[in-house]
Amino acid sequence: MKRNKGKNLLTFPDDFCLVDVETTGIDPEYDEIIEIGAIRVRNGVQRDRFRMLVKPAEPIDEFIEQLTGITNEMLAEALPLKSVLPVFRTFLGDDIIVGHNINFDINFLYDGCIALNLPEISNDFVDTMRIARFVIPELEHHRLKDLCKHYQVENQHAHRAIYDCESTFEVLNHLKQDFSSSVMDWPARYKKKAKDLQAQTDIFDVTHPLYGKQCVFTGTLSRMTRAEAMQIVLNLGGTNGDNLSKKTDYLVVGSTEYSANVKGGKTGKMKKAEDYILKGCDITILSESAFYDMIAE
DNA sequence: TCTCCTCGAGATCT
DNA sequence: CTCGAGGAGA
Repeated sequence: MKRNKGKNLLTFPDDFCLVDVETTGIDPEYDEIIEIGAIRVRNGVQRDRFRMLVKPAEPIDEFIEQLTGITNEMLAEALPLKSVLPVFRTFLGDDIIVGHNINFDINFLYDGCIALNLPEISNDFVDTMRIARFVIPELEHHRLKDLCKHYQVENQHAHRAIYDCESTFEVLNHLKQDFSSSVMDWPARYKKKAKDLQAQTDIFDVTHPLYGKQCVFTGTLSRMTRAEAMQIVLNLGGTNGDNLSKKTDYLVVGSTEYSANVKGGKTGKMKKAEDYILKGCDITILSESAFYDMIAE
């Protein structure tokens, strides 16, 4: 049976819920949840937490006891999943879910919700492992413990759900910092297209040089992502195009150093712009810094 | 240039 | 699961 899960996002959300589950093994088909931990975050700040042990149908084996520090003795007093999961499902709501290799956890929770007739978990989610592979590709491994070591995040109680949530939160903040302070950007296929964005205001300065003008970007910007730049243009009353056309007013040229196909040369959009200009179209090619000057005020 | 495929390789979760 | 490579077809 196919799971109808939410989208796997490549973003750093401000509001989300960190989630981690401990289980009796790695197969959702045969293994059971023994602990759920979650931390609700609002505007980047921890607000609420959920942590409950779950009594499984079968006793857990010694390996899992060793790994997690959760013992059969502790679980003897715990409530079964049918009592715990409804509470967790309410706690989670429709938050974006954040976790490390979070598909693992979602699969267990998703199946549990279906079995117990709870609202399906179709929440969008953010996987810190996937993000880490982009942000720090030089690391040989991207397990949670490797990331904790890399960022010097303490995880004394690794493999207890709530503490793994804590570590993941710290790691996420470091990844966000590294990502935004570098010149890298998500792979092209995840970049926002012009049509995916809209202005966040309806008050515009009609005298602004970008007002009513169409901008197209080429290359990698150093100070912001392309989506952020497009957003600024929209908020100034301008429009964006994914590709160059006769209606384009400005072509903003970022660095081509990191794009494998052109490597310092002219991009297709640049050649096309020069072509149009020769044919008499009124297109202005802007350097990255000229663009920043333009949006500065 | 762009999008949509298929394929195999490799990694992580308990 | 996700990624990159490589091909097909605009």
